[in-house]
Amino acid sequence: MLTPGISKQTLRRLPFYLSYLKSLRKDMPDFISATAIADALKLNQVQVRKDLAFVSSSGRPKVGYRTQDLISEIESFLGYNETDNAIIVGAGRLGKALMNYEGFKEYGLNILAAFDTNADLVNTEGSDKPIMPMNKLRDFCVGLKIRIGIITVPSEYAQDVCDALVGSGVLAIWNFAPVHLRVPEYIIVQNENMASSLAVLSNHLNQKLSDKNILKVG
Amino acid sequence: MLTPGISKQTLRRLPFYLSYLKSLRKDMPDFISATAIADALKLNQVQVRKDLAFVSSSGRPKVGYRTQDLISEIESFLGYNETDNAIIVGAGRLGKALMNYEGFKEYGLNILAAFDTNADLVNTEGSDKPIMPMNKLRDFCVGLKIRIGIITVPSEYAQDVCDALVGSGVLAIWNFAPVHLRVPEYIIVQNENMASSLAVLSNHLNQKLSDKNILKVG
DNA sequence: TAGATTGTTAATCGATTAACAATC
DNA sequence: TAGATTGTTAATCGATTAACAATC
Repeated sequence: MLTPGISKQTLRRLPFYLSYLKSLRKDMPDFISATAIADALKLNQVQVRKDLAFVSSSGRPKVGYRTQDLISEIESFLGYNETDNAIIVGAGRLGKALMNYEGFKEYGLNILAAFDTNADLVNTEGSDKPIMPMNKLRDFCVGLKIRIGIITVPSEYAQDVCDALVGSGVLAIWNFAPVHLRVPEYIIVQNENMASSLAVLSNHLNQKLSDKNILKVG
Repeated sequence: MLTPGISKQTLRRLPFYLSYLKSLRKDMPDFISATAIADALKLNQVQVRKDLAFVSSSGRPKVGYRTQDLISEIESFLGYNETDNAIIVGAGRLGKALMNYEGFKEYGLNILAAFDTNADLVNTEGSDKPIMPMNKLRDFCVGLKIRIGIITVPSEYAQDVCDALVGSGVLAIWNFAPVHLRVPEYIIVQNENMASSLAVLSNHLNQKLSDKNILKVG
């Protein structure tokens, strides 16, 4: 399913490297080593080197990578140059926030419109992207060959929306509802699970706080 | 750092089980087995059984878990009963969306206020949570013993905001900016990295599409 | 040349899965 | 009892890290 040999983990780290490199801006050195990136991002050197080997073969011993080239190579590997059109289903707060988020353009994602059962919703966020009723979803997706659908509806509607997207020719679904979606095997689902992140965060925090209390008591 | 033996992966799956169990609503059976959960969520049986063993010891052979008990046990393990207060820095669209998202209450997260350099921002989203200027951050956090800070500012300001939060006594940071934050070792950082998710999604998609083209050409 | 850095091969670690015994 | 399900012990798998040879 993936480029042979490229792990999901590597794929998740690449945007991090890119973001770091870009953040250097005017301090950007002509050349940068995997070692330097690893130090800055507190990662293992070998890991960074292996990750970079997937996107570039221009690394030179003693020298490293030409910074600008590496940026271009990561961007092109991640497909940030070719734009993918997408639509959002669910024009609530999260949906609107994502729809109007300018940053996605940088990642090659272009959100064309939102859909909602409540057709009266208007995009008030100072953007001209339309919010359309659900019954226009299919024609819109088919007509514009939309491949990516983003789900930001409440959990209880997520499966129905998912089915509708699949029926409209969407191949990849970015799911913000905290539920497991049942899809045909050829459909790609990426879950953006805030509840999970929050679970990790607060467990770590409570662990830390209770450790402290044990120390105080003991 | 974690409860001895509990993996980050397990922690991330627990909210999924919970969400599935709750989604059963009136169809909810009195008893449910790890097997049934695994089937529904397309996970491995042993994995689910091991995960559940962390939060419950009320599973009975041939019978499974009393569904309501299991729900309570997961909720209490994840700390959904005790509320953690939090603040958001960055009252842009994403910040406002998160601030006004009602769903976090269920997860034991209570966002009290947002902070922004632009003190003129008003919370227009039909909620009475205040948006306050950055110079009030420290007193607010110290006074209310805030432990969790959420960062939704543009990348270039994220490190400064992070430093300010750490200086205000915050112990855990939920970071929505796609950058690596440098923090003292005692601070917990959870990155919510949409760029990474998107990278995985579009790589899978492009892989799939190019596989198809190769088939067509060949 | 010497040394920093690359890329690769081997070892380690952790998480998942398989096999199985215990039990209601 | 028989069989479904639990929980545990062992095997497998994949990702990370360590060791090292190649090179500019």
